[in-house]
Parts: sequence; C-alpha cells; structure tokens
Amino acid sequence: MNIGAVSKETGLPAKTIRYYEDIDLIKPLRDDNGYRQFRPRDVHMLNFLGRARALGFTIEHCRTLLALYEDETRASADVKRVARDHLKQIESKIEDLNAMRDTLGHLIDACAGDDRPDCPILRDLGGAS
Amino acid sequence: MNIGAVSKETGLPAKTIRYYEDIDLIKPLRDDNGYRQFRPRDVHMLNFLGRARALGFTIEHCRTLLALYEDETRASADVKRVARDHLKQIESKIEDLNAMRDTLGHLIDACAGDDRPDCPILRDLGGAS
DNA sequence: CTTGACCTTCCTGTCACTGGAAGCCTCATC
DNA sequence: GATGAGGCTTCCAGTGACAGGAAGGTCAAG
Repeated sequence: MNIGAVSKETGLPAKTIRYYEDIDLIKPLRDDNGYRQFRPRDVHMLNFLGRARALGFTIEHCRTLLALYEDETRASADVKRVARDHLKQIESKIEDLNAMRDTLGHLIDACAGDDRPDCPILRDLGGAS
Repeated sequence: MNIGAVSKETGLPAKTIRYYEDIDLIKPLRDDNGYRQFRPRDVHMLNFLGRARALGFTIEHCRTLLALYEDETRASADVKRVARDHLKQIESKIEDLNAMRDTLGHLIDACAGDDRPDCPILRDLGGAS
C-alpha cells in the first residue's frame, strides 16, 4: 500500500504519516523505487495513533501507548496511569477555559456593542479596579 | 524603569517583554547604555497584554484590542466583536475537551489497572468495534 | 579592582505538524 | 516515443508564543 491509499484509509494527511515515520513511530518498508510500502500492521498502528491523537494524547504519550499496545506482557495499570495523567491535564485545561469563558462572557454581556467608545471589556483589560 | 523592575511589576518574564517589543506591541525608549527604558504607559500596556493573554486572546487579537484601547474614537462594537469571536473559540475548545474527557473517563473506569495485560483503553485505541 | 547582578543580542528549541519547491516514478494517451 | 497528469521522494522554512542559553557589556557595592 502506498502512502496515498494509507492516507485515505486512515484519514491522516500524507505529511503527517511521513512525520510519524521521521520520529520513529512507524517503520514502513520501502519499494525498489523508494516508495514507502505500508503493511496492514503499519496501517493499524496509524489508526491507533489517529485515535490516540484525537483523544488529545501527546506524541510522547502515543509512543508509550503504542509500545504498551505491542507488548503482550504489559500491565493494564501502566496504560491506566498514562490515561489518568492525560485526563488530569484535560480537566485542568477545561477549568482554565471555563474561567476564561465566564469572565469573558460577563464582560461581553456588559458591553453595549454600539458606536460609542465606552467599553467594559477594555476597561477591565486596562486594569480598572 | 528597567526591564527587571517591569517584569516584577507586571508578572511577565523579561523574555516575554522583549518578545513583545520584537513584534512591535510595545516600543520602550532606550537609555544611552542600550537598556530599555519603560515609561508608565509601557508598563500599563504590558499589564493590558498580560490580562488579555490570560483570557486566552491571541497575540493578534491583543494587537487589535490594544489599538482599540488607544483609540479614543473606537466603537465598542468592534471590541465586542473580537471578544465574541474569541469566546466562540473558547467554547468550541471546551466542547472538544469535554468530549475527550468523557470518552477517556469511561475508558479509564473500564480499565482494571492491575498487572494483567487486558485493557479496554488499548482495545478502543486499537479499533475494537 | 573585583564580584555579582543586571542588561544586551543572537541562535536554537519547543510541539505537531503544514506548505512549498525541486525533482523522480508511473501510467495513460497520442 | 513523446507528453502530460498525478503520485511519490527529500529538504527547507514557517507556525504561536515564547524559553533556554551563550557571549559579552554595564553598574553599584565592598
């Protein structure tokens, strides 16, 4: 399977797939003409990566998870630890964003949004007490 | 005021302040020795930037907001538009993260987290239907 | 006069790609 | 056999918003 077909099947851009090879996440074979040759296993790994990335795992987390995936003697505790770490970061990000949303929402509500210069949003950013 | 003092007062790292000058957000004066000389107005603008960044506005949004802030003849509608744009992006990010959290949370709950290899998290990432 | 804290510029690295240029390879058509 | 389209290759540069660090100038205190 060539990179174009794999890209279609996995939904990952060819650029991304090349990048994943670059950083040694996958190791497709090569044809005589230099084209990458993807085995079903490679495609499978790419799908795994796509799903893990969609869940927001970093590339390094993905590397760990992929290694665990391939390791038949893994302990599910190791997987769970990585996932929980990541979940914590997600939750912390959500909290940050919620705080931003609330503040910004209040400011927006308070702003007339007309052609006059007076604006609570700017007043707040400017440091009004 | 030198950069160190400004850094302390605004809470922004000196590196960040230099960066903001680099991209023309602020234009402090220079002493004869080449040191940056910050006027109260510069410090004020940096505080503005710090607060806007804390609300998650991009640098380009900050540039726009700062220009509006300085413009006495602005229309508050312009400010409100920028803020609402940003709010939408925040809300969309929150939704993405909530979806991730839910999925990941379910998977984590389903994972025994012991020393056995069987793991619903990996099963899902691997493409179990 | 030296020490240590502060300041300067410049270069590199981050993260996970994305865009683009320049140049092969392959297949179909004329 | 020439041509053209589309796919593949590598390599280089850019993204956002800085952070780290090297090499060197400046300043106040002891």
